Amino acid sequence: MGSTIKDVAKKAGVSATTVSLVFNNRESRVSEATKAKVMDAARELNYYPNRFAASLVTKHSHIIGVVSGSVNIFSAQVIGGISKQARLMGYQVIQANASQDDANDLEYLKIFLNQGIDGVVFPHSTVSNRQNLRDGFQSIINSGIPAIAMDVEIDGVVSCADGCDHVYGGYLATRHLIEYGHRKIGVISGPKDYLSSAKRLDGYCKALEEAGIPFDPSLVYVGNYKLESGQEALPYMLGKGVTAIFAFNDMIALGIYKALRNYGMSIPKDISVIGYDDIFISDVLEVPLTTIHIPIEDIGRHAAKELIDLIEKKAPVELETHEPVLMVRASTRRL
Amino acid sequence: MGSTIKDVAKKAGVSATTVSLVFNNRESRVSEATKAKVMDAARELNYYPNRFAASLVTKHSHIIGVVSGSVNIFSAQVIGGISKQARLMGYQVIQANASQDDANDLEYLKIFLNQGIDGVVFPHSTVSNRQNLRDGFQSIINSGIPAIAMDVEIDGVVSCADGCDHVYGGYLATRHLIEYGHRKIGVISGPKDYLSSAKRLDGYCKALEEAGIPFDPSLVYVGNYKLESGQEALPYMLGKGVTAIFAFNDMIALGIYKALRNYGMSIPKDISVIGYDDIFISDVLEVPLTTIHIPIEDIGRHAAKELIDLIEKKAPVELETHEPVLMVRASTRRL
DNA sequence: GATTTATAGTTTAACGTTTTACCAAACGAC
DNA sequence: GTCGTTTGGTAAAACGTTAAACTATAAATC
Repeated sequence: MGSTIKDVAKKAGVSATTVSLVFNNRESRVSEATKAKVMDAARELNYYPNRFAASLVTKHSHIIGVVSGSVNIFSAQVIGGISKQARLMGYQVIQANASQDDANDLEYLKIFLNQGIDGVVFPHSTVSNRQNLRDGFQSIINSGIPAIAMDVEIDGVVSCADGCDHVYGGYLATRHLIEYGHRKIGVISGPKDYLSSAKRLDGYCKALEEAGIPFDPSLVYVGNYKLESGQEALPYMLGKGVTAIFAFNDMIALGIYKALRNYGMSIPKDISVIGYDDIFISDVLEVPLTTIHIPIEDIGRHAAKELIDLIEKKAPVELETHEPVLMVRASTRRL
Repeated sequence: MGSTIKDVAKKAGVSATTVSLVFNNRESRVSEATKAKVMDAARELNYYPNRFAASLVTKHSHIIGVVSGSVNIFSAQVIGGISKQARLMGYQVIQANASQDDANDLEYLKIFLNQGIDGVVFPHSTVSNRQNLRDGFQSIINSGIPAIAMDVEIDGVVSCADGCDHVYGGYLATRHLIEYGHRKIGVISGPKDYLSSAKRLDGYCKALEEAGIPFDPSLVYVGNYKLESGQEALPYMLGKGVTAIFAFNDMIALGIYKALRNYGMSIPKDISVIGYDDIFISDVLEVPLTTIHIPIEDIGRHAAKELIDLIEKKAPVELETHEPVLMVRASTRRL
């Protein structure tokens, strides 16, 4: 049904190449006059370039892949940001939901790639969780296709998109608790190899040091950024006698909320809780969650930009990193 | 880097056509022996068919588009289901995030389509919300590309994927409240033109009738399935003196939770609330939300299947519809 | 005014598939 | 032993772009 480049060429009285030139903004090669003629003809014929034909020769699809592990509120927002930025730069996003269940992900990934994806981004949590995905990631890098992993550094090969100052975020949260008089502050972190976790922990230590409180490693419980982490860690924390808990993300904090009900304890009377991320849920709770707000969508945009720059071999412009901000709500109290 | 069909053909000692035949499962045309030879050669050369070349001639991309309006927990899950089913059937999903802000969506959609998408699904809430998206939807249908709208019926042209018996769901919720002794039951619905809303309301009426309670239209507040609906509707409901509220989705219920705090009232002591959908949040709340559980992901799968059947002109097999189930938690109480 | 150099185009050959039509051999049927 | 028919396979022409190399003017340089 669609008209072809030749139709436009004929109508405009020029060659197909010229039309192509116009549509690819190689305007230096074509005069304003002919450009106008071409555009008019194209509009009249309702012409849009056929991506398949173009891709066939350029070997660029202008499609990037996002390999998502499990979908949650946070990652959904990140992916939203990726999409937006990609679209802005003329790319589409294909999302490969790595299935939770089976082991044929690797094969799937291969096919996925051989469909002509220009690059891949592995959002938070995709890579670290599962060995076969990690393998898949390695094989992608080996195959030479541009790839970005978020929040995890792999072999130093891949730049790690982030764009948010999590050291500062961790510092903010901890300082807040200290200001409220807490000195025994538990931490429930994400996996150790997550940069976000490592950074937040740095910030935590920094705030402690500033206040002259010695760092006690036994107060750090390594979780996995999921609700269950909070539930599991709570008994341990209570055993340690902490008066406040810094959950490294809001999901963990929710887990604490949930688990705490079983102990007949309440927030913030019996224990203060601060989260991280500020997923929308935070202020819907009966006891609105004090947390660190970060621009989740921007983190996705950041990653997309970095990847596309990589694809197009542009010098990756140093992007500004965003400042986290403390949202004091009701889940923390003065001692 | 990639090897071509000709490489494989040469290695296997057959023609390119034969290789193509093998890879497209037109096995009737090729003997088992040659098929094996071809597969071996392909494996050795690590051959994958070039999708662009194929699409160029077949005019099928095996990509479907999902035009998402705003992303929320519910729609994220639906889209997850769409992706899974699509993948199962050999399709990839491209997600077009219609921007919340500007009016150039239509133009974007056009480009999006002219990239060779095989079909489009408009998930819940995409179409109804915004006029220009609705226009875009119309223009897509006019252009003859297979399209499915979820939850909204447009001109009867598009089949409306759903796969869930919402009349029954509405009935279940209402009956539960009636059994608990409530007779003055408020409803906060979604937009009027959503089938899901209409059906749930049918179920509501049915349960009322069964119990001999007259239907009072003034007890129905038309919302928009968002948190704000719940907040806005609460004063109205309180004014009406209802003892229970049936929120047509969990987000609305959350809005009630939030708003109720300002009145110093508590759930379920002062008012019973039942939701719908059972998004994961329901049991994280301090007062776990009684709600109607539905298989959200399956709804997405359902839609994808319907669309792909449409694309491939298969007779759309009548899919089983799923039964909603009542989850009694803590937000409703006996009067 | 001859020579270089921009400027604005064009011609032609890929790119890697699928599809249409055609063919040869083998096989029965009569 | 000639005539359909099935079986397994091939050659060649699309599909709609872009890229490389080339050309014909016009302008600039000396």
